[in-house]
Amino acid sequence: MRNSPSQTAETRAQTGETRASAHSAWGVLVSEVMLQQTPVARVEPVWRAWIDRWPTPAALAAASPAQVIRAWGRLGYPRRALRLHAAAAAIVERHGGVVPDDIESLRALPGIGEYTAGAVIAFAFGRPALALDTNVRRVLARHDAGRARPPGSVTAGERERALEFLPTGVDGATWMAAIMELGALVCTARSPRCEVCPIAAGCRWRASGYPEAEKAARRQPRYTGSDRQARGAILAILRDCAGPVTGRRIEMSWPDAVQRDRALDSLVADGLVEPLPRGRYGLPASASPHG
DNA sequence: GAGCCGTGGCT
DNA sequence: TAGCCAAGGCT
Repeated sequence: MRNSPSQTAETRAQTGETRASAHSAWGVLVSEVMLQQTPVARVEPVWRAWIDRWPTPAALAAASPAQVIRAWGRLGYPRRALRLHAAAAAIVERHGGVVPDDIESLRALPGIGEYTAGAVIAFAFGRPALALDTNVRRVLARHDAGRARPPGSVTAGERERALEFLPTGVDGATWMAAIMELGALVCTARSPRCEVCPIAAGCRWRASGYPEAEKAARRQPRYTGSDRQARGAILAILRDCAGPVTGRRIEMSWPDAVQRDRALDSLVADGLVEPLPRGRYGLPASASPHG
């Protein structure tokens, strides 16, 4: 589960951080990308170090992929780090180094989808925008549609209904943050705390006796023994070594040769690993054409 | 639209 | 302990 960005933003503001922190669009953008699949507790220290080191898009754009991948650490899904790096370069090239404040330009950046673009508009620029993360969608599904869970992917109907609730004025961003927080802390997936929910009285799911979801949620594939774990093991070696490593060192990182080669090839294809002369491998010293 | 993409905490 | 869970973007 993730906490709401607004909560962490307020916390950071209270600790006295200023430029390039949560209040800057860059700080919000970085935090939202990091929070896409990673709990706030793990993001926080990495985000702080990241913003200290690269306080502007231009600063990040000037870094090497190797630096970026190492700074990402163990947040997971390291392709996000490369996308953030590429987004920084695009912000420099297309927008003079200034984070754009319109949905279309944001969505055109690598790694910025519908949710993150809306979150940046709302939480960085304070304008009403839909940021339909899973928590918000769950609150609306329950309260408005009377269902236990939202559909598998965001539907036009969800957007329309959410827009009907979204305040059009300066309260829009606050409302978005409030619903997000409600979903993260109260209207949770497994154990909703309806007794403390401020909108329980109008909740259709509650009124109809908490009907179960029609379809079972898709089960998550095993991680142990997966290609993802193999990729993680290989990348961990490269992250933790100061420079290139031998092919032998890669071989020791994962026992199954077929799976190891497949994982290594995919890491190279993703631009996360660079094959070097004499059978060695390293983190990329310069951006790959793959992004 | 289904499947892929890490990691770590919780049970 | 092994399995479950979180969950946005991209292909």
